[in-house]
Amino acid sequence: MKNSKTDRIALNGFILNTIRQCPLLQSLNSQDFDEIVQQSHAKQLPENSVLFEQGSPLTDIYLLMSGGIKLQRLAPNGDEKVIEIIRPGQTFAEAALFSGGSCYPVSAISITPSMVVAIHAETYLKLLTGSNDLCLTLLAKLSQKLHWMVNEVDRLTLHNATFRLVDYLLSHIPENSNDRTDVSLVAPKHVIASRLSIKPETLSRTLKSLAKQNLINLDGSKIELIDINSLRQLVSLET
Amino acid sequence: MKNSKTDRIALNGFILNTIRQCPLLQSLNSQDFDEIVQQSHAKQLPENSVLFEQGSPLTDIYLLMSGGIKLQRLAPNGDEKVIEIIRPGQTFAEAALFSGGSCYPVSAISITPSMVVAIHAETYLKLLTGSNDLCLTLLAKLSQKLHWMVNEVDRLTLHNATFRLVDYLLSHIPENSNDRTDVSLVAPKHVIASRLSIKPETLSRTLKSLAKQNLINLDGSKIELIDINSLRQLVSLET
DNA sequence: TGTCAAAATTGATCAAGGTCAATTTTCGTC
DNA sequence: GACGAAAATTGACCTTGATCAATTTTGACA
Repeated sequence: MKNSKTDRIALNGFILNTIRQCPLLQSLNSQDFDEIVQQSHAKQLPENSVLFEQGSPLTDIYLLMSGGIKLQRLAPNGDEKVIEIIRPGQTFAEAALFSGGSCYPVSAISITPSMVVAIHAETYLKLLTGSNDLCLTLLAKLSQKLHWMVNEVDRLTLHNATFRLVDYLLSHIPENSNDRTDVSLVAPKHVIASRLSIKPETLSRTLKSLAKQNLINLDGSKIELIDINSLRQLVSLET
Repeated sequence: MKNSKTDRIALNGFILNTIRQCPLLQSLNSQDFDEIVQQSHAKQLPENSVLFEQGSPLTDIYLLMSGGIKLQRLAPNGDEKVIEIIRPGQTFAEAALFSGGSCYPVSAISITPSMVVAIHAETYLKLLTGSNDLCLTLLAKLSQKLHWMVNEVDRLTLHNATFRLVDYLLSHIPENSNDRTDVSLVAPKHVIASRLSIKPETLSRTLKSLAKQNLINLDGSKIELIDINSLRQLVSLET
């Protein structure tokens, strides 16, 4: 694990531009935005490095600029479960700003070389207490996330492994697209498996079975969705 | 299903007192509180009546005064899954205030005769946009709820049925209590089963097995936790 | 108190997906 | 391009909890 201090880098113009657009910050006036920027920095992460650990004190909230991050939880017995795979443009850890004595409820680990922007939590909190707009934005964000989690519980309890996999694959293509498309997996298959709460072996078998039905084509970490309509049907009339 | 309009009742002093203490409202100044009260009403629900349905437009958020409410989701195929069982004093639906085009993401159905206070959502939203304190309170609430959901996903994916049941039972007694205690189930067993994402048959068998190990005693909807330390151990070194 | 429907229990069986072990494939590094 | 470690695949087998069907129990209400 590399020492994170060595990776702290200043914010350049491109980064500034990007975070200015970030939903969590765009309602800030320029003075407040400047204050946030003062207290923020970018961070380069090599593959497989720990950004923060479950249970450690929350100091920053993050915006992923490039790469990929998995958020995972540790069971008492050592098992790990990937809760979410963060893609560029997403913010994370903002939901933990309040509760839980301000500790991160998950661990964040890069799955590819990544760059994140760390936003100083305390500063952000201070601005929150002063800006109603900012509060409302964050409220909407959390509300949306909560809704997503309710759906996730649905998927876990009401649907089987095949459903979850197909649903996951379909979430990578536009709602209305009907043509065969390549989906390239953003993480190693065993991470995807954990995200979907199935074992790598089962993921492998399930993919193979879909391929045998001519619904998809397998080519390493690239998966071609052949018969999107049938896939959609599969998840819509799911057992 | 009874016509809900006939059950709309005015807020009396006792109710006013209670909702004044409610976390979601206590940071309001008295003028704003009065405005909310103007737009709120209590509602009596017989057992097994629908308060609101998944997908219907969100008009009110609720505080349960007495009784019990289950929040459940409907799968496309008709299966139902109880997400949460609401107890008196809890508010619900507030997390849906923002996202999802303002539709309820779950259905709410009484499991015993219940009384709820309906708080007019639009009014509350309006006050939210005017009060930073109120926003921060709600933020904390949502953040806490989100944290709870993450734990729920943990339980569903990292732990088996016995764990979830024991964990549920233990959540009904004080953290530090060690003496045998009666836990009385707040809902019919099949509702508890759905809440725990197991089948009624499995719940029955699992309870019996715990009883056979002399960890609990069964007596209808009353369950006596005999050996609390062993139960705690069971969930702490869980598979 | 008797009746009836819903809830709970019990037994028998089954299937999805997990586990374990053995290969094979992939990929980063020299 | 060769090497080695990690990832992925495959096969054999097993466990958990679901399903189906048959009773038994409970509880509301006449």
